[in-house]
Amino acid sequence: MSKSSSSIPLDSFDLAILNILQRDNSTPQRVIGETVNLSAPAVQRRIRRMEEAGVIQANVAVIDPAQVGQPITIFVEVEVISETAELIDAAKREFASVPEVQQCYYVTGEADFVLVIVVPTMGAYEALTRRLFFGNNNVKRFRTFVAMDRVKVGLVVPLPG
Amino acid sequence: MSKSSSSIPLDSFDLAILNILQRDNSTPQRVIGETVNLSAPAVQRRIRRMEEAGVIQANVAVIDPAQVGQPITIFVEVEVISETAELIDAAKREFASVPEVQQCYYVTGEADFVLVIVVPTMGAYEALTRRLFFGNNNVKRFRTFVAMDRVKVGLVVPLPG
DNA sequence: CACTTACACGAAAAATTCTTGCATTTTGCA
DNA sequence: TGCAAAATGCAAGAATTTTTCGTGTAAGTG
Repeated sequence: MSKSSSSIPLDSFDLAILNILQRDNSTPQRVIGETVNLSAPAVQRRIRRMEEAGVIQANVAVIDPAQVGQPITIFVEVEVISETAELIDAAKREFASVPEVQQCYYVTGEADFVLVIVVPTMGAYEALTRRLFFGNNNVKRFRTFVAMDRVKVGLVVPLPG
Repeated sequence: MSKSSSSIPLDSFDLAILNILQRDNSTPQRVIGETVNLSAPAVQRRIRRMEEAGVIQANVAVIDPAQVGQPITIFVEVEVISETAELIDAAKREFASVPEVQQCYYVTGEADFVLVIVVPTMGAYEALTRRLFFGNNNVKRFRTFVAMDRVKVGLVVPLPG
């Protein structure tokens, strides 16, 4: 499917195409072509090239969590005790492997990890904290922020144009 | 295109379809059908129904920020001074309107907002803080976490099955 | 300057996928 | 049990995606 390979040069056509696709990738290539002034095959070739280069990492449907029984989104800042490479890597793997952990970032600052967690109930979150934080003796402490409003959600990257 | 309307009942077919689409929405309906044991038209009708109901909120391409010149991801916790409805709404609108603000959540806890910001340089972030936080006299303080590793990124919602 | 190579393009054809119409089956409920 | 509503599969039709092919342009070379 997708490749990770080397970075490729992108011109303004590519950026215009990306800007459309990152908002709606069901847009027909013909329509994209009309918008950016290229033929559909040209658009298609550029898309495939960007997919192979990993510029386009995935094509996904965005689901409303509330409508599938997962109405609670929570942010967690995690601070660890020891920051050895091994322990950090272990933590990364563990966090990444948990389905409820929708996003995980290793960060600088007053915390070491920031997690975005999606759960059906606060009870589920409490159980998760027991397993993930209290059950990990490299976790010094964690701070919880419960989302009351998902004001803006997405993965749109700001692009010139 | 998409509707927001009322929530609809989802059976295990729907969930199985969603589980495929939220990982790869370029999967042909025929393949989805073979996987979940339905005909392609049946799959198609279910998808359209879920799109109209807003269960599927969008279909998007995920772009690697680093390859389009936006290599820096930053988390910001924002604490406001006054939490009146008007000021909160104003803040929501302002944050949401900024392209560099990829995600914005209004939260409970030690902060009021959590932002995910994508920028090309630290200079750009600094300029943004000046505009968004120092330039807003309802912002009491903000805390910055710079991502060193995007361990897990996505919008995948944990689904039964 | 002539020549060649590499590369991207558009047009058209081919292949695949998506969409719709329709008869049938299943589901929910009285 | 029987009926009405809803969902299904099949097959045809429409649209999109993908490939093929010939052309044009730009870079590099003798």
